[in-house]
Formats: sequence, C-alpha cells, structure tokens
Amino acid sequence: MKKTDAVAALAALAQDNRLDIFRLLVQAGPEGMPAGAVAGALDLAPNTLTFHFDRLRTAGLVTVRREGRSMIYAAQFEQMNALLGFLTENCCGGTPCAPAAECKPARKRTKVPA
Amino acid sequence: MKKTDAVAALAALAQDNRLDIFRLLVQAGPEGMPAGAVAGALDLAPNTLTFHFDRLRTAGLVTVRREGRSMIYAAQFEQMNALLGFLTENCCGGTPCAPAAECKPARKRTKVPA
DNA sequence: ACGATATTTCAGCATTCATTGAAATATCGA
DNA sequence: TCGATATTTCAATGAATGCTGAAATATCGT
Repeated sequence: MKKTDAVAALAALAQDNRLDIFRLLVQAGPEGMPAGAVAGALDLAPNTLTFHFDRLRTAGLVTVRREGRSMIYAAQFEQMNALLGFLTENCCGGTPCAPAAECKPARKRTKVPA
Repeated sequence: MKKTDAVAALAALAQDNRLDIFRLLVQAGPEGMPAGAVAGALDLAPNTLTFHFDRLRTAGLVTVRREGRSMIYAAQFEQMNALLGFLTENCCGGTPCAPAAECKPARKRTKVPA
C-alpha cells in the first residue's frame, strides 16, 4: 500500500460517523448490509450516509452492489488489512516487528480460504 | 482506547506531512529527535511543523521535552499500539482475530522491558 | 403506467484545516 | 547584555469537511 492510499484510508476512518459505519459493516461480514439498515442502526440521514459511503468507497474500504432497490455496502477486509500492514510496517525502524494483525470476518468464509 | 481517542489518533495520522513526521519519529526511536531535524528532513516551515506537532501531541501520539534550545519530539509507541489494538478489536465481529500487531522501536530499549 | 420505497444528487452554509508571513519567546555563547 | 539559534504564537486566507433540505433517480408491486 502506498502512502497516498494510507492517508486516504486513515482520513476515511477519522470521523465519528464513518468509523461507526465501517465498524458496523465489518461486523456485518463480507456479505454487507443495505444502506437503509445502516441508516436505521446509526440514526443518520440517508443523504449524509451516502456522503460518508462515498468517502469510504473512494478510500477502498467499502464496496457497493445493487440488490433490488437496496444498495448493499460491504467492508473491504483486504484494504483494511493493507492499512494495518502499512502502519505496522512503519514501526520498528523498517523491520517487521509483529505478525501484523489481520482483520477478517467472524464467520462466513465467503472469500478464498488462503 | 475509547472511540473518541481512536478518531483523534486517526485524524492526526490522516495527513501527508503528519504521517511523514510520525514515521520519522517512529524510526528515530523513543529518544526522539529535535524539531529542527524534522524540519530539515521533511523540508517544512518551522511554524507549520509546530502546528502539526500540536495535533500529534493532542492525539497522544507524540511527546515533547526541551533540551537546550531544541524541542525534542518523540513518538508514543504505546498510543500507537493502542490505536492498532482498537482497529483490530473492531474486526472479526468482536472476537480478537490476530495477536494484534505491536509497534516498538528497532533497537534501544529505553522503556520498561515488560 | 402509478404510487411507494430506497438511495443519490445538488446547492448552500458554518466550521475546521493546512499553510504562510511577521513578530514574539526562550536558550545559548561570548 | 548582545546577537545568534531554535521554536512558538498570532492573524489571515483559501480549501476542504460535515450537515441539511429539496428534488431527482431507480426499482418494485399492482
């Protein structure tokens, strides 16, 4: 991950509502959840939510797909892991210090099992 | 670490120059380095640098001490580790997924050796 | 096609941010 | 104390941010 991407991802997470949104999506797992459900859970206006989703999406932390009239947003675990990797990579004077924390969904292994 | 602190730390790191500054301080180790050296290394105006140091300090990511006429800034590894902990804690639906990356200086164990 | 539901787009607004230049403060050496 | 070095403080400015309300778009059930 390049520094530019790291700054973008950090900026995307550096906001109260967006951090909540992302957290919620992470807990929802790779299947994601509809925008309306997020709006309901966090009590956010739909247009405000769209604004924040856009920022998360631009940062690569979230993806969207349409399902009927709902937009399903899902966390991008790989990007989050890349960010964690970038942050720990800066530690220890360059030498990797820890096995680097990995962020994966609780259950539901929809992705390639390594 | 509380969410408020995490947002503050993320915001502090979510800026090009500040990320550079913090990275430099991390590589400098717990002893830190004088403001002037940072200014020279990153080609930043001294007042701009003070502004960014303040933000990093408010976020708890950096500390200062005076040494002669120099101000020595040093990375707060514990705060950085707390942030990494907070971020990975949000993963995996609540259950800790990885041993959590730890950020410590390359050499020079000036701090308590656990 | 029509009305309802789900979400986005747009314009506007107050606030915060990052930077700059000029002046102030603190410490040191002679 | 004087001059130099190191850093901070202050005021000003343009750009970006987060939010709101109204209107637009897309999809569904009938």
